[in-house]
Amino acid sequence: MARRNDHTREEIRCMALDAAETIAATQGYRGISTRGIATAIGYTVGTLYLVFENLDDIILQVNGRTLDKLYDWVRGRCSDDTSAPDEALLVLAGAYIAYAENNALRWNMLFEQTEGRSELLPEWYQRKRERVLALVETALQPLSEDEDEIRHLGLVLWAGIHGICTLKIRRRMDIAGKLSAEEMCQMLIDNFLRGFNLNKMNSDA
Amino acid sequence: MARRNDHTREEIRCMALDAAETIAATQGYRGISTRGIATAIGYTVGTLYLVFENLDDIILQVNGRTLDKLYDWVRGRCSDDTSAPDEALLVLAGAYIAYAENNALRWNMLFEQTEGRSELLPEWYQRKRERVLALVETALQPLSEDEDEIRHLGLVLWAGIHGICTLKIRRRMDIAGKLSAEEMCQMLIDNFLRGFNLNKMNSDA
DNA sequence: ACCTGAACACCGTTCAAGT
DNA sequence: ACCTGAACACCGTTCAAGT
Repeated sequence: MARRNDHTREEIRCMALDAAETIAATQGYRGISTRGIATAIGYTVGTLYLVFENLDDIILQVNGRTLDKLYDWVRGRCSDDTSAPDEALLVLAGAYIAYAENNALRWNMLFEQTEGRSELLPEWYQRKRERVLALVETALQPLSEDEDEIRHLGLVLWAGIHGICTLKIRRRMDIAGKLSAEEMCQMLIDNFLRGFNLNKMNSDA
Repeated sequence: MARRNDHTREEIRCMALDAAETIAATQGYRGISTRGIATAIGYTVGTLYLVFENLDDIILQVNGRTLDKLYDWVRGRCSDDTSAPDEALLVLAGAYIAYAENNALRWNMLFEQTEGRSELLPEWYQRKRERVLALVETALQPLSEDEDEIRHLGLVLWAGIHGICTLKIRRRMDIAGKLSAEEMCQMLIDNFLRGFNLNKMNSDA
């Protein structure tokens, strides 16, 4: 051992992230450990600290990958820009929920990680999140010519969809809800946009 | 030591939960450990396992206390049943946000805990959560005579408020939002209820 | 009966030492 | 220069042994 030079730093990085991703997808957040990852890629823990800052860094990078996949998935499902805002939003919400349901452990990790840290998340990570939010704003575009208003609408609706998804997937509302997450999103979107349009018509008149 | 009999089982339970609560409030979820709690109350780790199932159990009980305090706090702030649904909801949302902001570490723990477990939460814990949800439903009561409809409205609005609170407090939307959590809640509630009422009027006519 | 203390099997992180 | 392996300071959980 020592000075093996079998892999470049970048290769080790990839191998480690792949291994971490696999562990995350099968055992969840709590299953991830530096020692486990090291064993999986055939290196020592020490090596991981040459490539990553620490375990939190590794998890953040895995989460970055998850955000990319989530973005691609949702985007692929709502590519036709022609539909009305409410329909577009519903498709978007459905895609988000479907991803979260089908990749529950990885999706959960997005939130288990971030909460612990008091520092702000790095820029590259925030950008990945904003890309997803931007999809919502795009869907809302026809509703207003005021960019700020679109942003605000997007934020609130996104938070709402995310809240519904959270409460459903993390089983926080088992008893209460016979409604599916999709039905809840439909209620949210329909009523919210109806209320918004009514208000707009009134103030235009 | 051994056979000290200084405290009853119930006393030990209380001391341990108090200690855990203090640690949670100052260091957050990650700061809690059986060894730390044991030291704080002057017993050995072994003793904790005579009173609690495991660390998860301890944390769940602390979270139960948090839910009680949250309920009392929100309830105390919206006791007048006379106000209109939108106003009542806004007060409620404001109280919820205020609690979460002022007790961020303890509030966060409510969600950091629950995610890990695959099993359902125990009944006593679910009841504590439902009490909070019931406050929302009470505020919505004037809107409809259909109990199921009230439940559904409550679920969606609660999920929305919770989503906004989550995204704000956990700093997931630092850049995007100049809007405060309260303003976002107001947008949500106003538009949603306006949309709901419009729809109701139309179908009544 | 009540509680301890040591043991077991794990952690994350660091860093002198080997090649 | 690259990587190791041992060390340090922690974990959660169990359970024979002490009083």
